[in-house]
Amino acid sequence: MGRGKIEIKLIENPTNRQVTYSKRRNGIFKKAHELSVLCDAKVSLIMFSKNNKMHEYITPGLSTKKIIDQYQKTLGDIDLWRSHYEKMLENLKKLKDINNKLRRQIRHRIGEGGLELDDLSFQQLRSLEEDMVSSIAKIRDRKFHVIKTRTDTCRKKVRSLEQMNGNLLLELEKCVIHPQFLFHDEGEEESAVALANGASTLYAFCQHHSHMNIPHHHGGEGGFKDDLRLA
Amino acid sequence: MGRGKIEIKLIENPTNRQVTYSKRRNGIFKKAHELSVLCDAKVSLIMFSKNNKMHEYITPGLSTKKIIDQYQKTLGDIDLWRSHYEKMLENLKKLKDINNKLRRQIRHRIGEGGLELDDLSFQQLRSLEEDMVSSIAKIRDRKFHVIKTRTDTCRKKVRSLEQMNGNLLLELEKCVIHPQFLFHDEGEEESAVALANGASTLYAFCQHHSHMNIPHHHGGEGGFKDDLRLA
DNA sequence: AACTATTTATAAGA
DNA sequence: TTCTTATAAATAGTT
Repeated sequence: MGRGKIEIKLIENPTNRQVTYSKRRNGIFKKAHELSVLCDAKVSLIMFSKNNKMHEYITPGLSTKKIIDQYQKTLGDIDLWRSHYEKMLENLKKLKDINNKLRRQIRHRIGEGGLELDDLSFQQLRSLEEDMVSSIAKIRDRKFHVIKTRTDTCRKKVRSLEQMNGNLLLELEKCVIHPQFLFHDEGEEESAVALANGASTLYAFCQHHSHMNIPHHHGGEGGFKDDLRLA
Repeated sequence: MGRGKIEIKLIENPTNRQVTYSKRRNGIFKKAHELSVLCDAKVSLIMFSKNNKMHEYITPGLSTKKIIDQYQKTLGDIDLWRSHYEKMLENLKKLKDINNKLRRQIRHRIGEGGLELDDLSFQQLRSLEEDMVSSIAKIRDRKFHVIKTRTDTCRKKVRSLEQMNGNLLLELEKCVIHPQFLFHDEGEEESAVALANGASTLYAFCQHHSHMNIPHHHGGEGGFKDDLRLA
């Protein structure tokens, strides 16, 4: 902005340079001040000319020392935050590594694709096989234990139901052979109601267990497998 | 500089203020950079917006720390220079005070104007008078000493001149009565030249002393008095 | 330091 | 935030 356009590069002529320095210095100081006022900003502007003459602008009501203090505090805070951030990045990397190792192990055990097993030596494969065999043994043990427990529980239920059934049949026979005893007195009436309630309670019990205690295998395990592959 | 002219005062609308802050901040940074390049200046520009967001510009190749160090060194130097300057000012003040006291003393002793003596009590005036009387006595002693010395010197000179005169007269008589002795030999010739030289030397000696040893009282002392009053 | 033809910055609007 | 554009402001070259 002037009579001619100038390139932004060192002005070789020292006189010209000094004149331009003075003019532009004033320009910048003016703009710094305007910014201070217009936007209520804190501005510190320090400059040294080529011959080390110092000039400074500072927002009125402040001292350069205050600005410098705030500057250093801000930098300190940034450093603290950065070091915290960097620690988190490190942790993240470690966790990812562990994750990858775990995923590979799982793929090996699944025996998924030839590609996954190609990394392993014969020895590794043998030891993997052994591991898996002993794992399978453990799993079978557990399976038999679960089945046994469930079977026992079931047997107990059957036995108790058979007994209840027997009782009900006995009561029923009494009613058919001696109908005159029906609604004999208040005591008998209450007894009948009690039996009816017992039956419905038993039914509800069975419904409840069929819903909650029999595992559903297709949904949950499939989802888990997918998660591992995508993580 | 824009679609309209704006007053340089706080922009109340926060959005507007923020926009202006951004735009002008960039403007100043650009100008700071241009100054760095055009004039090979070292520039540090730190600013905090109203909500304490920090932004800084620093001449490429420098660090803000370096600029701050140079700034503080420069300030330190200024402080050193200032303390030196302030010591000089103090000295100057002391000397002026002493000067004033001396000038007053001198005025009292001169007895200049009724105004100057009005500050003094009767006792002070009596003691001043005594001082001056004893000073006058000393001055008189000195004066008599000087006069005596000068008189003695003068007498010696007169005696020596009278003797010389006598000698010259004797020589002259010899010439007039026995002209045949004139230029008798080389020895006599040299002697005459020696006598002539002696006379001119004496003349020069008297001239010299009349210029240097007789004080001129109107110029020098008057000048001194004036200086004291004006200082 | 003052002047002024130009360039540059930017306020307002989108 | 970014772009546009009319206008204000800065300044390069000159006196």
